[in-house]
Amino acid sequence: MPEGPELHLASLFVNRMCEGLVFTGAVEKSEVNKNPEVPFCCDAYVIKAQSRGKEVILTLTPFKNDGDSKRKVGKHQSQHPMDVVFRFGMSGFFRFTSDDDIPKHAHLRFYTNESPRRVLSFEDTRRFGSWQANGTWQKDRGPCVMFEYESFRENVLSNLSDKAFDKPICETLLNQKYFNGIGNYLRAEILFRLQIPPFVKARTVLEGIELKNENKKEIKKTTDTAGKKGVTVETPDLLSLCHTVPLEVVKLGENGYTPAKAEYSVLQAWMQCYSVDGMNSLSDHNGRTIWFKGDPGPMVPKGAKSRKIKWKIQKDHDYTDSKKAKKTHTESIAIEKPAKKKDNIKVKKESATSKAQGGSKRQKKDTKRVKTEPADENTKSKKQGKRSSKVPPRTGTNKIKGQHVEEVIKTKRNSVTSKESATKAKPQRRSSGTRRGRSR
DNA sequence: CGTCCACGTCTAC
DNA sequence: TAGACCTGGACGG
Repeated sequence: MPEGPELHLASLFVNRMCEGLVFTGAVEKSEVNKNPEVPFCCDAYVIKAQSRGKEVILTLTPFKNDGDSKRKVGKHQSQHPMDVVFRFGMSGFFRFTSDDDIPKHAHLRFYTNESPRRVLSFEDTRRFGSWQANGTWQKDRGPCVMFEYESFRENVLSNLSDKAFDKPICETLLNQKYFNGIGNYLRAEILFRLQIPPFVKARTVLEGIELKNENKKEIKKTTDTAGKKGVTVETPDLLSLCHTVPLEVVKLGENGYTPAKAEYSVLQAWMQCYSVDGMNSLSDHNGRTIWFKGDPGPMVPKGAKSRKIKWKIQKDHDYTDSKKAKKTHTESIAIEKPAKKKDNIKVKKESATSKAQGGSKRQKKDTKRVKTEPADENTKSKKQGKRSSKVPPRTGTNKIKGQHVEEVIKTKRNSVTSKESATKAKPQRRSSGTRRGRSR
């Protein structure tokens, strides 16, 4: 889940879980992970987190016992605070567990000084994540779209001559030099809100914004604590949505959505476009799937189209009937030269007429298979067998659909159980989103 | 069992 | 602009 909102939620999680706790000893790294060791060791230290775009910094600060300076300065005791910067890759997140419950892919671990000690772990299944001790916010990453909005906006609008804006808007949105925090699902959701074709040149889209906003005020934060209908906001532009849309996800988190707890279903229920049945999708020039509705725009990668809308129905909690025969749906969408100007473009989904011409171009995959496998050693003797991918039948509450979601979210705003439950979220795909435009 | 796909960078022809 | 880097879930045969 790691896009800007998840990174921020991760920092909130760390601060909440570690508040008042004292950590001790060395920071442990798993053997398999190739990231550098974190040379920090201290009898007593505290942990604080902060985020910026798609990075999180953990600050480890030696804790001095007030009153008498009882703390003996050990051999290699760290005396000064250390910042460790994290990037989450495709699967990183923080988790706080008991010592006996350290997850399989916990690659960096911080231990509390409690009796049965507990552990803050950086978990990262795919190991694309990275960290750097004594690190700083990565140079070349722009201001955070969520919490440095003014400078983010300035950074984009004052650099439109950069060739980064020669690309299709959907690709430029992933450029962290200008859109620090935006990732694959956010770009789809943002463009969808304004119905901007993903393959329109970025500069074209942004130049318009610059003009329109010359004298306008920014969008007011919707600070709706009671869901008022106030919302008297002028039409948001693309840059303001790069700010507000991620903040909507942060809000989901404040109301219960916890990336680390696999409550991905809440996020999925929020998504209006990304991976949603009925939407179109194509591979961009970098091989990343862009989801959108309607016209793809003129700069579509030639040759390869790509489509494939598949949706899985939740397996568990079924209605026993086996009529859910329709499992996967794959439809081809022929991109018929959108260069036709506006001609017709009926939106409402292409009719998948003839198949795409030739184009058997093998799409770039995630890589080849290299037969090697160090396999994460289970640091520490792990007893627990697998949790079985079985998902407890659930008491039907997990419907999550339409406004029911609103209730679920509101309802579970209370505690956040420190124990990490082992139940995995069931994969699920909305069968039909029939509820659009329920804006707040 | 094999193929495809995944919320992201990195760096090397 | 291709790979590389990884694990694992869904799906197809």
